[in-house]
Amino acid sequence: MSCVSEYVPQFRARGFRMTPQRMTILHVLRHAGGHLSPAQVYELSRKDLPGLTEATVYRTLEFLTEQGFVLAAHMGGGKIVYELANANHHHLICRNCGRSVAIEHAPLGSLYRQLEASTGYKLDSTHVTLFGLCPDCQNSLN
Amino acid sequence: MSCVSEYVPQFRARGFRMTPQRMTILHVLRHAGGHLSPAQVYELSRKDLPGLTEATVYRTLEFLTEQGFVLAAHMGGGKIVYELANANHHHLICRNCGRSVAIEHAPLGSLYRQLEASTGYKLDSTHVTLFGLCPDCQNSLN
DNA sequence: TATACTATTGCGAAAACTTGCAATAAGGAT
DNA sequence: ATCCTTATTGCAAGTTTTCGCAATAGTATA
Repeated sequence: MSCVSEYVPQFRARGFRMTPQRMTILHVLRHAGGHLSPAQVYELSRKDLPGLTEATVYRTLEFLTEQGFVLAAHMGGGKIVYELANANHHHLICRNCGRSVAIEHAPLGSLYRQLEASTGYKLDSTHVTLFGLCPDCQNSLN
Repeated sequence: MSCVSEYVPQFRARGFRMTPQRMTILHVLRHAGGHLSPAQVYELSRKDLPGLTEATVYRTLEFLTEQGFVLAAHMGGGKIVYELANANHHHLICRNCGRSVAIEHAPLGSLYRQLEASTGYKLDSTHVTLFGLCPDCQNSLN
């Protein structure tokens, strides 16, 4: 669990607190090594922290997402999954089988700069999810 | 309402049916000229079709999205809004005030080609939502 | 170390969304 | 025009997600 103590100063610096609930959820996300649904986060976190509430899981995931520590990826059908924001990377998800590959941020860089220039918006380098068909599914769907 | 009859042959060609519910919802989306939440779609559609059910609204929006007639844009916090997929365009949404600007697909073209080449995925040219801060909010947030 | 401030949690209720199933009705075939 | 097939709907129950509020517990300060 101490492996998530790196977040403590980051929280404090922004006026937020580190709590057992947040530690546990961060810990679960770190060791899952991939996307987790809110229900999965709840299940896994409960093992470490039995008193944990679903409401807190939802609130914590939203909090961590807002603060940029966690990425929310929107799968089809309104389903949302979460994962640790270790790096500046994005995802390409197969809309048929759900398999995903990571995309580096670099290729998006020039697009971002171009859009910032033309719109005046300052873009977050947050997570972007693109959808498509993976090579296997392109074949199997003839 | 006849302004959505263009969809009839497209539905039939894929083995789906045109129903009053789908017509009404498409009609509402067309004349809204922007994002609508499921609740808003329900409210507005109900005026034309009093018997309409919320369940049907959700199912229809998901159906239309899957079929590519409607775009689902994911706002912050798991909120999803829908709009007619008139064109191949994307959105840049201000994470502070929610204001959005449209982005042409063109600037994404080279990125798409590059990713298709490197990943083997065939990308959908579906809707992408990027987040950032609009010029006004950049100032107001000092 | 004790105190005060307030961010965060748990609880319970509400709202939003989904699902199974029987009844309905779109649209191709006769 | 009528019949048949089955996609689609409404209903009602189930599940998931949100919200208000009082109680709890981090953490800065003395």
